[in-house]
Amino acid sequence: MGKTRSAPTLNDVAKAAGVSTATVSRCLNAPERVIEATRQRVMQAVESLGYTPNYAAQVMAARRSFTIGAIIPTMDNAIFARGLQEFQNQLRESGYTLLVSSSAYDPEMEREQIRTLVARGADGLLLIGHARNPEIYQYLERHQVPSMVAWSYDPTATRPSVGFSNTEAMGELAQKVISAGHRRIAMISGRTLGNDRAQSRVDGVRRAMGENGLDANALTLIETDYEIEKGAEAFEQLMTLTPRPTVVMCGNDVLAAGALREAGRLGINVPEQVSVTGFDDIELAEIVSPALTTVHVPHREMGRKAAIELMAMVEGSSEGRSVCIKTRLVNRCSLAGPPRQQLP
Amino acid sequence: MGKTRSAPTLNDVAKAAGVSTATVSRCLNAPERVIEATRQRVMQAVESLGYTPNYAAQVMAARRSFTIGAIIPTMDNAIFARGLQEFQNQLRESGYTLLVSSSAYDPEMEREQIRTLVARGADGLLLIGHARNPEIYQYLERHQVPSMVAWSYDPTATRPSVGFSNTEAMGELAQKVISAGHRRIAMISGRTLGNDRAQSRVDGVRRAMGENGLDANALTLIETDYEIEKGAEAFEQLMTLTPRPTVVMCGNDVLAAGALREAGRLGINVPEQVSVTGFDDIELAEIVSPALTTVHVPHREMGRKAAIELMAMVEGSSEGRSVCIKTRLVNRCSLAGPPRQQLP
DNA sequence: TCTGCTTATGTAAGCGCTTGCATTTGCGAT
DNA sequence: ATCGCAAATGCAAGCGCTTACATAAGCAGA
Repeated sequence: MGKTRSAPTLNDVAKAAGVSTATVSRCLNAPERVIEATRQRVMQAVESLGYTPNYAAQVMAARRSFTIGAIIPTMDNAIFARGLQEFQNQLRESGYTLLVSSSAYDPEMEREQIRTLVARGADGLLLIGHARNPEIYQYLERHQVPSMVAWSYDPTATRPSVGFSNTEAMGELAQKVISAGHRRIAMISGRTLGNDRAQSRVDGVRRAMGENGLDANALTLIETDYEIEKGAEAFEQLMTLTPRPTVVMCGNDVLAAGALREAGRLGINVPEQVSVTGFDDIELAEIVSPALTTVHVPHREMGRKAAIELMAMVEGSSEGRSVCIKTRLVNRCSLAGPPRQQLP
Repeated sequence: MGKTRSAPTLNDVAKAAGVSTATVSRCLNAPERVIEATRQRVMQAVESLGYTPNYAAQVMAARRSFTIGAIIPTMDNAIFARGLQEFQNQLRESGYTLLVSSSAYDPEMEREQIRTLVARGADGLLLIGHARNPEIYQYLERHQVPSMVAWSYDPTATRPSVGFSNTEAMGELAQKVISAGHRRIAMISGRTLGNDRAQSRVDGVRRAMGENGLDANALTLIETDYEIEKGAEAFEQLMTLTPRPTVVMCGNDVLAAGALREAGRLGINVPEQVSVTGFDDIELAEIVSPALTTVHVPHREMGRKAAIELMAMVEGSSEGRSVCIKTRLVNRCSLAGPPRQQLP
């Protein structure tokens, strides 16, 4: 009865339907290019044979996979979740699949993930932040894989990006802090090495201090990992300082949540005794108490725009334009003026 | 200067190293089959060209992907997390990659996910439970993709499985409940339609009742989704019954956690006024209060054994043997005897 | 009925890799 | 030197699909 039983191929379907493989392929990928009668015959053959196209073969022949890769620094907290979710929604609407992996904030790991994703045929890549070994960009160019940077906007970068100016956004918040009367400013930042967003946020605070006649070098700065626990530790450390800072600006909401938790444990009232600020405005910011004064980042908008632009690049209809997203301050309760020098 | 700049292929590397593509391929996949000097030359070429093998081409030519797929009913709670984690660890150790997707307990969706995974070249599949349209198994056979069932053990099934007897495990717990003196037994089960594990657990309770001279049909049963919220709702409903059940056996710990939460809200003391039991022994079971008396399932062991056996099947060194895992009762605080009829 | 289009379908050349088999090479034993 | 054998390498045939390009089929207008 013929060949050994095995997975049906395009060829089998073609034979069963009495057409060429080209026609079957067209039936599946561009049905409007095939006449009704033929299409029905083919579809029936597909059905009765239980045919499923071989993905690897498709990718190989078409030289595209309709897959987009994203490498984010962490999946542990919600920082990237919302934006990525929207990114994915947008992609799916256009028939793309998203593959996500996390680099744990490690450049070497990121490099490896990028290679894997490219090897797996990703049509385009979403990367977080600009800071990256140029060799990587060469590699991507070589493989003709367009990439888009998000969570950071830098018009001077050669790479397109969708994001916001971390420096300006944090600078604005710092301006507000200073205007409220704070002079002894401390900051808990994420690690700035290889993280341009963290670095820019620190720069933003320093710049605002400078612009207000304060000594930017007087900023007390602790760098640590973006974890609640670490935020708590750093805050505790800051509270031992004399004189004690009157405000602790945090590199993001997660760090701020840790600081707040520790303040509670230490019996330090926020914002009466010390103010705390965050960055990102993730869900957490509203849940903690006191609710965080922070910088709102329109994550969904960013995800959506990144997806649209990246798809355009993949499809060759754009060279890659950068787009700048507006952040805005959100005033909640964790920021007030500095405490009076002495209590009555 | 020759060809257009583009991603280097095996061929490019071969030319650069002055060898054939076969040799380069061997260098990469079976280095011991190539002499030292050649290997060095090739590796250098690989390095300097920044070569990354094309995954789709590899899969296609080798007719295998070193990828294993797993379709689990849900990722929302921790039920499958631990087992799957260990499954993945074991796979990775042997060079396999795991692709996971979730079917939301929907058979149709599961079917689709299976096809996708197979199309993507999965060498083998991990499935949860036996209940499944036979057409799916035919499809897998046709595509020569071995599959392994986990979270359920059924020696009579034609498919290999790694798991435990849900009926026996739950039966044992029910026996204990009955021995403690309970007669009015209620159960909150997951939906049994298309879920053999849920069904078996119900069967287990019924069987134990029968064996103890109780009327198995007298079991008060509510079927609902495996969500904390649903467990709470069901529990509330059960508490309105007269006479009220003296024990509520839950299909899993998640449901039980919901029941416990609702008991707290209703001011019903567990286990003084009503007993509650769980199933699975996930982290949650220890955290809730009172801590759950439940059935401990050695998830990690199951994940590990499933991985080992499935890999053996993929590599053709096994026909697929079933393995039975032993569960055990864990006594914590949520189960006691029925309350005295009247209080003093 | 014939021409000249447009549209549907077929032909066949790859895509980048792996691998069975053929060939060459290296080397110890004769 | 010569032979024989094992080890190293090369050759080339696909893997299952997509897609230019070629060809056949319709069909409207003359």
